Amino acid sequence: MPELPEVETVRKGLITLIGGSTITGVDVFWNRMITPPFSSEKFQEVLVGEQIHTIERRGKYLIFLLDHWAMVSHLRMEGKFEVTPTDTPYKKHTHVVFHLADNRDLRYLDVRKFGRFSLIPIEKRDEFEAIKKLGPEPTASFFKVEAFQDSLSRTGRAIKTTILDQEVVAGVGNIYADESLFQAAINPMKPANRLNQAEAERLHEAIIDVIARAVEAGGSTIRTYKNTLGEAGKFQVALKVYGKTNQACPRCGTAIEKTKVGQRGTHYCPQCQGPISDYQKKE
DNA sequence: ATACTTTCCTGGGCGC
DNA sequence: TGCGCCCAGGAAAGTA
Repeated sequence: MPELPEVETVRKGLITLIGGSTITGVDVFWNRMITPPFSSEKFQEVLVGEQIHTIERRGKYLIFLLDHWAMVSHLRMEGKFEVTPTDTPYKKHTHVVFHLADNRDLRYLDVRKFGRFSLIPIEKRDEFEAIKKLGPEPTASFFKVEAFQDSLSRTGRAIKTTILDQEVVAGVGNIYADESLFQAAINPMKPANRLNQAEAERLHEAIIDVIARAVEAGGSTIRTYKNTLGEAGKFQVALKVYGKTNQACPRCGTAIEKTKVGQRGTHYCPQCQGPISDYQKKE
């Protein structure tokens, strides 16, 4: 699932491949992928002739800056982009195609069809609601420990659920939430408002560190698809708990356990992070 | 207001 | 082999 590091890797790849390109036509094969207020017909119509000047990222959102529009793309679970010559046959699950002026296509593929595209006039790009609500980017310059501690103090939700909340900090998904909590040695089920100051500081530090290292490595590639942008990441080899169920904890050797926290598969070390039984509600 | 539940989707894994 | 069933999960919408 693409989280911030994977989306950032896709962004860099796209800039290199299609920065400066002009869209000559758009095909949408799954209408729900285009969010209101724009219909897929309108979406296809207004993008013709638009040049892709640059591509930015905020949290897990990609923002294509065109002449008159900001096109916002969220890959959700399985979204991918590829750039291919126009005469290449469509792969399965190709749902949106941007034809470019140089006989190439920018194609969007998504097995589960969860990804979304939105348009907003370029002069209103800062008013895009979902992005406006996002918390700080998880880097030292934006993500401040005081504000983080304040967010934690306001909720009794599980700490993992809280750091997955994009309004608390932007860009953390299931993989990096588990990795950050392991690095900070904090139980994923611990209520956010019960973290002490040292724990909050460790977690803040861990999120910044894990995300930065993953960005550096080009993200994590869980499944490999050739010729698809952002799929050559190397961080999966650095993962310590995610997907490591029943394997030895790299710190203490205890078997990594998998449970559910807020409907999400959650991996943790019951020794380093403590048993979840301390926090489980009675059934 | 907050917090929990449901919805969207399909491929893959499982049991029989 | 093949069928039916269930599950994964980010974010938005719905409900208590």
